[in-house]
Amino acid sequence: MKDDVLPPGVPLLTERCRTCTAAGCSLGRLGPDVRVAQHCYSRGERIDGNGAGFSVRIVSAGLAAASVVIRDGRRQLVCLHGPGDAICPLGPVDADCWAEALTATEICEVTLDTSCGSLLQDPALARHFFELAHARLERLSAHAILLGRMDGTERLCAFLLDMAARIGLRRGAGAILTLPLSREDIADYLGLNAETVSRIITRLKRSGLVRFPTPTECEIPDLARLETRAPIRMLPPQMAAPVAEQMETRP
Amino acid sequence: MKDDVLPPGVPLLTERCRTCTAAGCSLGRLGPDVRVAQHCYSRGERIDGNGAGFSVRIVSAGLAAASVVIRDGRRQLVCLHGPGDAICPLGPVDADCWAEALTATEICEVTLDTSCGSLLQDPALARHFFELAHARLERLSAHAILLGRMDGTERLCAFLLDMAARIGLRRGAGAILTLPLSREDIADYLGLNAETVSRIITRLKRSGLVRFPTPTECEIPDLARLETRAPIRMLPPQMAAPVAEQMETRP
DNA sequence: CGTGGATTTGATGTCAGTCAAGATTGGTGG
DNA sequence: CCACCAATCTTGACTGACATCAAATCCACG
Repeated sequence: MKDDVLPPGVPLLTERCRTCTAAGCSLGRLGPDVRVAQHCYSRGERIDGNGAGFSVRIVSAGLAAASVVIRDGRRQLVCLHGPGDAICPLGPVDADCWAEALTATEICEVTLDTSCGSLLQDPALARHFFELAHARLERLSAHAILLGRMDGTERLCAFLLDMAARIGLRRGAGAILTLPLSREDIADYLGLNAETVSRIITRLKRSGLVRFPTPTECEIPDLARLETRAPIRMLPPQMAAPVAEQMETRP
Repeated sequence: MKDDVLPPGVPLLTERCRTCTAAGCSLGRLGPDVRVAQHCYSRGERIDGNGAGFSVRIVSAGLAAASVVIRDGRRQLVCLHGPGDAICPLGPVDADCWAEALTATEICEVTLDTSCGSLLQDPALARHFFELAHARLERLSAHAILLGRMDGTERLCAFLLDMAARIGLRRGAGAILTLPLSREDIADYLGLNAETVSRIITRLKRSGLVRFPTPTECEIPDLARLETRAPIRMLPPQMAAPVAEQMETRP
């Protein structure tokens, strides 16, 4: 189940984390200088490294976000981290800046004892770190377009499609999903405010593009139709394909 | 002169490129499987790799930007690339997406013959790629805050401070710089439009925070005062220090 | 069944976008 | 050297989208 949402092409560390997790061990040993520990965080909690050595944290369950809060309290969720995603340290923008659990979240922490030492010695791991950083760069770039050039409705449509692709269950031509973010969190991710998010969702409901049995349960009757409202493609090719190809073939 | 603007902590490839450039050779050899070529692009031109192998391009002079244009023509400059910055391929957001020269720009292209092959074999290079990607992540994160949570004036102030830090010349408590971007480019970088940028600049001029002898020549009389108008810190510590510490000590 | 937080809805204001018209600027050729 | 032209930049009037403030409703939970 959880396997479905792992992004393709990022198997190394995530695979190791999941294997370790599945085996139920809380502390594994992957090789010289590399240790894996597992942590759990509840909603709103801040996800920090233990401080010793260079560490990378991978989400194994739940949803986290890179969160920035500037002086006057304005908050921006820079990047969402679902299962399989890496949480990199964000570095020194002069603002409060951390990874934050949006729901109950399980984290695998991979620690390299000597700072970056193993990165130098294990080329495969080094390449993997590069790919993790690069995957996030691509996500962030798409998000910059969203924040800089889309209007509210487009942002919401793009967001819902993205979430559907990540955690949605396919249902005919559409999908259903449970939004793991509050309206406030969605707003802070999309650069809007909570009331505006609510209003836009109401409009999308009225136009029949989505249904919300409860505020967190979202049904998208027709993914392709919703995609026409987003100016960039959010769905992976196999989800965006026409409905006919999605249906199981019958004799 | 150009040395001043090289960001700290990214010496390896950039150093190699600059050495190569300074020596006036257009094609150097850095090691097995690694070649360096030098290219020039004029304003508006698209910067592409040669397609063969895995390549990374480093700006050695001028200014480039990662540019995205979506279906209906809206354009977003995702990230600026000054001297020393790496131009990573941005990857598949479904939109036209490329690196673009904003001024005459000189590029060092580092090509690894076998796709990522050398990355696997040269740990130092691999780590350097990771650091390049990570440095850009940090920049992009700060830019997400700008696009998502700042108003127009704050964006302009943050932008001008950032440019001052990158390409400005220190002048007492302030700085002078030549903006290498048109109003349109600035707007597309900041998620605004050209008229709004112009209006905001006019307001900043009237409030005495900046002076524009010509539309591209910018004088910031007091960096610290301008920084109070930006909600996040844009200047490196040494530039942000109080004026007294900046002045040459006299006996 | 009450309580508190989240969500929705409404009224109103403001900032930035759009469209349109001038003003500068820089480059070209007479 | 100056006139002209095209591109860029500035300014103005108007509009629209989103934020803000406030109140009502919904929902989960004890």
